[in-house]
Parts: sequence; structure tokens; C-alpha cells
Amino acid sequence: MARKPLTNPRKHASQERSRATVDALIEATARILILEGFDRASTNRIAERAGVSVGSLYQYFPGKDALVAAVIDRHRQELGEVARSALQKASGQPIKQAVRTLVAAAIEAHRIDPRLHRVLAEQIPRTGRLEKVETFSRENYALFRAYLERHSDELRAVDLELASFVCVTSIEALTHSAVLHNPAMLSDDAAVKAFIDETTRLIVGYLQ
Amino acid sequence: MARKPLTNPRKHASQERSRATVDALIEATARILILEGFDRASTNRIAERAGVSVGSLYQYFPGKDALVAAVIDRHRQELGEVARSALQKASGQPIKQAVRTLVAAAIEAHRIDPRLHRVLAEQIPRTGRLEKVETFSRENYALFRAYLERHSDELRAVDLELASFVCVTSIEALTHSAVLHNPAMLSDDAAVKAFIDETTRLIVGYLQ
DNA sequence: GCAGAATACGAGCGATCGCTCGTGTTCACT
DNA sequence: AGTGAACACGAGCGATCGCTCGTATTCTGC
Repeated sequence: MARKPLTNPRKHASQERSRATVDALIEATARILILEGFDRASTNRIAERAGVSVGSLYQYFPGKDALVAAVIDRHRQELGEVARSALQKASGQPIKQAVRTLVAAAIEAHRIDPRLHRVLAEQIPRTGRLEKVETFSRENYALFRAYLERHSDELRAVDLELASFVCVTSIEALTHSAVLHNPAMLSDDAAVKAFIDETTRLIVGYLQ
Repeated sequence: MARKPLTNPRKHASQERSRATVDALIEATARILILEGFDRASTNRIAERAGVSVGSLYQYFPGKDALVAAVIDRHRQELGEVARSALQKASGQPIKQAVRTLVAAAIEAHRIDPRLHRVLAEQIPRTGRLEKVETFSRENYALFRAYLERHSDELRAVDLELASFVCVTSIEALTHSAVLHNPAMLSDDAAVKAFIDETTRLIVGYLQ
């Protein structure tokens, strides 16, 4: 069997210093994405900012896309934790309360690292190996659908498939747009409450 | 006064053949964006596909961004016509009917050139001179708000600002996502009707 | 028919990109 | 102290990019 060229990325960083190198590279990638944008995020620049040589970069990542993908994954995991814990909390609540919980969590999630979130949403070409950004909303979608199934006695007769799509898409779009494009809309606690009230009304009114 | 270098783009194409050149360039840009994506849309490739030399390209466009901006503008104008005519048609209708009209128009608009729309939405880095894509939704937003003002007696007491945001953002996100990411959701007339029904219910339920 | 303006051409410059590879350095283990 | 594996280095290759500029062609007005 032909052995793969040794210059390609080594699977695992076993020693501690290499672990640090990998972390530094991911962190540097995130910083550059935020500060300079996707176009200016070259491998040379990333390596330089990480205090590492390009050669080392290519020991652990097969290319630029892999770096960006790692940043996306890290960010997604953080969002995922917020989403999952919110859905767990909501699972025991009646619909109205549950929707409030989810909307509040959606805002919270979008506030984890808004600048990075914005770059990932607006500058990463969703093509080739980098299109898995949407996988995330599929997950939320399935989880929300499961909630609706368990609480179907509280709602009007709905097509679960369609209803989940409508709710998740709307909540995601509203919070995303509010946090990233209309920050004034969430400028203080009162405004945030008003936003949550309205979004909750939208969703609950639709489901019941 | 320092005169600008003559090599820079000339303002107007006065002769007919240059008019054709400009059109060919815009059309070629759109085609390449669709077929090859934003990254592969180089000025050389665009010129080649347009059957024109790079030199000519730079006579009429200061750079790649201007080409893409022209494509965006052309597309936006087409969408704008659909949106404006729908809002005009809706202006005399009661809310429920009006929302149906608008949702149907939103789907229609997203179907004008879905592949181009997708590229513009997903691959164009919304940075630098190319971030005006969102200007469009601002326009819709204002027009919809005007409708709500004229029909405020038909709805519950609402914050017009907030309500317009919620409605326009939701409709746009739902139709966009349905047309581009869930084509199965609009596969036949019955499915389209179901989608319009649900979206209308969402919005009308919220406004009343 | 002619002059000059408008239009079109395309080789190629300088910059940057992703990435390789030969070499030097540090670690783990004896 | 010695050895091989793991890790780090960075000059530089080949490709591509956006764009320029000297030249050739076509149109317009007289």
C-alpha cells in the first residue's frame, strides 16, 4: 500500500507544545477573520500572527479551508451548548414559556462572539468544503421538532415539518438580524424585553 | 487641477457597440458568478467570456467590484419591480389578503434567477464596496411600514417600527430559505399553497 | 477622404496566494 | 550522552490575481 506523504498534516499533536501550536493557529485564524476579513486571511498571515511558521501550519492543517473549518466548528460548539441547554430547559415548560426561553437563548447565542459570527455569516463563501454552516440549523430544527411532538396537545393541528421550519427559520432570522444589523433594537433591557415579547407573540400566535 | 488619467473608466459609452460591450460584460459576470462562483470570477475570465479584452473591461469598470456591483444592481432592480408592484396591489387590500399577496410576491421574486440570487446571498463578501445588498431590504421595510400605517385600524396596537422589522425579516427569511435551501417545500402547487397559508397565518396572527 | 475621438486589444508587470521541502531544533527514552 | 522521532522553521516555487499601457482598429463629423 502506498504510504501517504509525510509532509501532509499529522493526525495528532502528541506533545504539549504542538497542542499549543494548534490552538494558537485556530485562535489566530479567528482573530484575523475578525480583524481583516476572509479575503485577507492568508496562511502566511495566520502563521505569522500565531507566532508560528507556515511549515508548522501545514503539519497540522491540510490548508486554509481546514483552518477556517476548525474556527467554524469551535464557534458552532459554543452555540450548540447554548441551544441544547435552552431546549432542555424548555422541554418541561408550556409553549409560551418555552418559546420565551428559546428566543432568549437565541439572543444569548448570537452574543457569544458577534464579530466572528458576522464574518462567518457574511464572508465565508458557502461553497466547496465550507458549506456545513447550515448543518447547524438542521440540528436545531430537529430538536425543536421533537419539542413540538411532545407538546402537540398544546397546539392546533399542524404539519410538524412545516411548523418547525417556520418557527426555527423565523427565530433565527430575527435574532440574527437584530443582533448583527440592528443593535439599537437591543440597546437596553427594556428593548430586549420588547423584542422577546414580540418574537414570542409571533411564534406562539402561530402555533396555537 | 490635476486631470485624471485617461485610462480610468470612461463615464459613458456613447456609441452603440460600446453599449453592447458593457452589456456583454455584465451578462458574462452574472454567468461566471453562477457557473464558477465569486472566487473564480476573475476579470480576465469575465472579459474572455464576454468576448472582450481586459483592456476594454477596464475602460468601463474601475475593477472587479464594480462589475459585481452592476450585476447586483441589475438583479435588485428586477426584485424591486416585483416588490413594488406587489405592495401597490396590496395597498388596497385588507390585511389578510395583503399579506398573501406579499408572500406570493416574495416567492415569485426569489424565483427570478435563483442561482444568481444564491450566489449573491452566499458568496459575495459583504464588506468594502459590496455591502449594499442589504439596502434593498431597507426599502421593503419602509414600504411595508407605510402599508401598516395606512391600515393601522385593522390591527392591534403595535410598535410600527418593531412590527415592520418582524414581518419583513420573517417573510424574507422564510421565502429565501424555502426557495434556496428547501426546494422540496415548494415542489408543486399544493405545497406552495401550504407554504403561503402558513406564512400568512404567522404574520396575520401576529399583527391582529 | 481624412483627422481625431472613441473603442478594442492583449502581453505582461508586480503583488499575492497556497503550499513544499530541505534543514535546524527540541523532546522522550534509554 | 546519544539517538531517533516529533516539531518548527522559512526561503521560495508555480500559479493566479487585478490591472496598465502601448498599440491597433473603428466610428463620427466635416
